[in-house]
This record gives sequence, C-alpha cells and structure tokens, in this order.
Amino acid sequence: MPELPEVETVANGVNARVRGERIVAAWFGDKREPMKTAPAVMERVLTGAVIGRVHRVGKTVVMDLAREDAPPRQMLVHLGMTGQLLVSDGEAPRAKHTHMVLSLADGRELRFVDPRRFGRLSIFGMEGPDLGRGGAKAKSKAKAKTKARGSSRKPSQRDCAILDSAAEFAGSGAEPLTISMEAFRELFHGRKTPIKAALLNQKLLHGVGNIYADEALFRAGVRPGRQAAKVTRVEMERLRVGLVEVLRQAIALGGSSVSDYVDADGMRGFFQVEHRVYQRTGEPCLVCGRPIRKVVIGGRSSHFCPHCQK
DNA sequence: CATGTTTCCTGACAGC
DNA sequence: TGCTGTCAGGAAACAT
Repeated sequence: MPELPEVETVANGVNARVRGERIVAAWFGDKREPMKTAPAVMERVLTGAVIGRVHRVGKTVVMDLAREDAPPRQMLVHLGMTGQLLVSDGEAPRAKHTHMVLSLADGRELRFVDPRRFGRLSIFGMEGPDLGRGGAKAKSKAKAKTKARGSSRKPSQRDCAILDSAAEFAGSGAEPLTISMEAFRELFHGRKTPIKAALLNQKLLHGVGNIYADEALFRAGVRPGRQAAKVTRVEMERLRVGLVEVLRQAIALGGSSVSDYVDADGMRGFFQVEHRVYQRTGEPCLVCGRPIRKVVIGGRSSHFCPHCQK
C-alpha cells in the first residue's frame, strides 16, 4: 500500500521518464472512475499539456502541467490502496482496472491502474479561458450544499471541479522528513488519541501509513496504543528519528511491496524484507525473540513487540 | 473541535 | 471445484 516512500518512488520514476513530454490524448475508463474532478474537465486540461516536474506531497503525486493557452495547473494523483501510475509502451496490453491513459507524443502512455478504486485523480489550479463555466457550475452546486447545511464551511474537494486554493490541496499536515523535533512534539501535545492513530492522521503528519507507523513505533520502543499525550519527550525523539530513518531506508529500497505496489516501471520495492513488526504477527521479535502481537487501533491492524515496546 | 465509526472496492485466501 | 465469508486499508463522510 503506497505510503510516503512508495509515492516518492513513483513520483521520481514518472518524473525521470515523462518530464517534458506532451500529452496528445487523454482517455478515461468507465463512468465510475475515481475522480474528484469531472472527467470532461480532466480531459480538457490534460490534452495538449506539457508535463513538467512530477513530485510528491504527502501521499499525493503532483504533476505540473503547462499549456500555451491556459494558466499552469497540476494533476494530483492519490494512489489510495492499490493505485499504480505506470509509464508504458503504447503497444503494451492494458491491465484490467485501467482508469486513465494519457497518450504521450512519443508513443508511450502514462496509465493509472487501480483495482480497488480507492485512488483519486484531480486537477489543481486556477480557472482559465479554456475551461469556460465548467468550474463555476460545480462551485455553485457546492455553495448550495453549504447553504443547506447552514454553515460557512469551505466546500469539500469532492464538490469542486477545480481546486482553487493551495491550502485545500496541501492541507495542514507537516512533512515528516523535514519537521523539527520541537514541532514534531507539538503535533501530539495534549492528544488523548493513541499515538498510532495520531501518526496516521494526515492533518498532523503527511505520508505516514500503517506500515511505517508500526515500524517507527517499534524502533522507538513505544506501543501503538499509548496515549499520544503520555509519550515522553525522550520517546518522542526516538519516534521522530525512527520514523525518518525508516522512511529514508524505504525510499532507498524503492518502497515496500506487500500487496501489489509497483513503481512507474512496474518494478516491486524491497523494503518489505526489512519490516520488523508489520505483518509479522506470531513471528519472533528480531530483538528479543518473543512473538509479535497484533491489535486493532483506530480500525487498523497494529503490530508490536510486547516486550520491546512499552 | 476531537475522536470514533462506517463506507467505499476487489482480490486473495481459508474453510467447507 | 466452486461457493461463501473474511480481511486488507486511505480518507471522506458521518456520528457522537
């Protein structure tokens, strides 16, 4: 399942292969595509655009798009659970569950494949002359919904044809690879929720999912069920260091392939063989030899060593 | 606001 | 063999 290291690997792979290429056609699969932005808008924005930098923000792949006749925009790809973003030969057969195919000028294709359809595709950027009233229409719809609820909340991303605010896209979460120790501790200050649930909360921290939360907690010697507020300062330091370490090692090994994760070339990662607790229930702890246990926290299976983690 | 629960979706796998 | 049930989980939506 794609978390920060996997998304980083995919984004880097796509960047290296298709940056500078022009999109000559955009195809979308059945009408239940996993999209936030209307398919017609996606198609109009993508067709004719030149792909710029492709990078990662949190668990989202961000692709810069440039066009002569429109303001710069970005396509956002969230891989969800089983999403794959593949650079393929145009002649290669299409995998089942292919939801988007972008044909490139050189004959290759950028494909989005997602069996479970938890992934999301959307366009981020200002409205331009090329889009007419498409965005405005969706916005008034969102406004009506807001009115009906009698609140002044911002329309959700699902309501919008085009996301038009940087805050809406980036969210409030911090990047775990660059956050300071002080800011890291402050994220969890006073929170009664289990530390594992807090680590998974994207509004606090970007890009940490079930695998790396469990692995970081093991390296820090902290049980996943501990109340976040009760994790000591020293443990917090070990947690941040352990998290950065595990994320960096995973990026170096191309991510973890525990189900069907593959990179832009369809290659599996190798970090799964380095997992110390994740999906090792009943197997001996690599440090003390006692069996790894599994509990459910925040609706997610959480793996830990009852002896090494307090 | 903080936190907990449900929902979406398909493939893999266990058990009969 | 082929069916049924269970599980996996990111994050939006909903409930408390």
